[in-house]
Amino acid sequence: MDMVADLGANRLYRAPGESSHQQPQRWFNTADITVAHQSNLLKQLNQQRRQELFCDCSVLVEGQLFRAHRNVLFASSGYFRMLLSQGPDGLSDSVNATFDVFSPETFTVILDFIYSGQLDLSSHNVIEVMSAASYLQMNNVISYCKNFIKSSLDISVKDEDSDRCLSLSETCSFTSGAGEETSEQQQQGPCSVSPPPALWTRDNSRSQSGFIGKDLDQDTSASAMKTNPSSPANELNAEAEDMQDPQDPLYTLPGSERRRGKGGTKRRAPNSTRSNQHEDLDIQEARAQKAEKAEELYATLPPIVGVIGHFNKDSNPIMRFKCPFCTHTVKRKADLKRHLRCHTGERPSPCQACNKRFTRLEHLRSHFETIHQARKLVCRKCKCQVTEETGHVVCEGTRRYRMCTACIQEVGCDNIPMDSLEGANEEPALLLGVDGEEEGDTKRSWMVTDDDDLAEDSGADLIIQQVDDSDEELQ
DNA sequence: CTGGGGAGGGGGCCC
DNA sequence: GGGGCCCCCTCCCCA
Repeated sequence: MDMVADLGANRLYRAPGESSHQQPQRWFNTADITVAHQSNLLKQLNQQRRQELFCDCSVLVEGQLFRAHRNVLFASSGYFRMLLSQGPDGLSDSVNATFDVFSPETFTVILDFIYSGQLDLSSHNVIEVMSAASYLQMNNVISYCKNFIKSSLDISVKDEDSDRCLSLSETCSFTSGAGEETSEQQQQGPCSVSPPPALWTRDNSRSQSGFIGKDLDQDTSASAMKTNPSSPANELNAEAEDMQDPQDPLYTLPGSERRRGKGGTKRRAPNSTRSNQHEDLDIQEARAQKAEKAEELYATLPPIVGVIGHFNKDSNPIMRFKCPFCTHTVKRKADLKRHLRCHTGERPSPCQACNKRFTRLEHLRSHFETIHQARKLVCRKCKCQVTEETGHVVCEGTRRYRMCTACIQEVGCDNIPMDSLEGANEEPALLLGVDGEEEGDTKRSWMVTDDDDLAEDSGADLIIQQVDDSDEELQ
């Protein structure tokens, strides 16, 4: 039987005028036929998997056994590719893998995708599927999950409450799906995490499940997130950065402020026109909706965020909480919640002096004390220690810092508006009225502060406070 | 181009 | 669980 010519319904056609007796034979290989062939091949492989025919690989996910073909896994997942190529010689041996970082249901979705090109995503499983795909280094799945999340968060798109099933047959067929990742991509991401070798065993010797330990935690997640620009987390950040409203400080993502440069952020004048007020309302509305969507995202976090970490002295497993967006694990749920902000872009702590938002209250406090309160008792110019007697607070827009008397005289007293040092602790909320001041201005705009106003508002507590955005929007 | 310093962000951990 | 502190890292600006 001619295996090439006869593949079920997908036949290759001879060129016109060529009989079967003519040699050599030429075959028409149209795109349609190619696609049909690939589709059929995938179908055949899937059928073989379901019938456990020629399966040479066992994957154990939380106790549930999955049988698959090594070559298919190799072609579909960077994780499997790395491990299968890492392993010692002995291709005849059966290969086992054990996972405890995602559920059997999630792996079912992944495996079905590998063998069918159908990614069964829903709002309930997308996070965990993406997390698993990140772990398994399946760029295409991560990409689809991101798009799914993005579309779910996109306020311009009408809500699609019903779960969606992405048909990806055209993009994740055997050729594009498996071969989608170039060798370069494999090296660069999306997940630079090296698979824990201890996880893999051969000859049915099952590995320990406690592989998400300190090493993985610290060595991979942090470094991968911070140094690999194409790591899943960074991709997500980049994605979210695209999603964010440039005028929406709530969703300003980590580092984006700095990437724009100090003078890159133009604040809108507080004396906005009526149209600006409409814009403000729109922005607030959009922000509220985004916050709502973020809440929904939080709500859809998979329940399985607790994973077994390393073992303590008594060989008892220590639970850790895994970030659904990256490989980072933390000891406490609260820390995970804090960590998640770097993925969601949520910045619940705004500075009322400069409108800058921060992920944490302590960062806001630090910023406020440094930038707006001149708490540092050092001269900005000569860095010497200053006291209330030897220095003054200098105001530059909403910024305040201290200068020693000598430096002030050197610069020129007339050019610098000064506060008394007592005024340094005053409430700078009134400085919100400063129009268009930019921190990065090369041309300094020295602002004369009104001591009377300073005296009216006192107490930094009015500034440093956690603001509930939902309440803010209602105002 | 390079090094220092400031500002901001994130993780670990204690209270 | 939240707040806060400490530490480290990265980015950016500037001399």
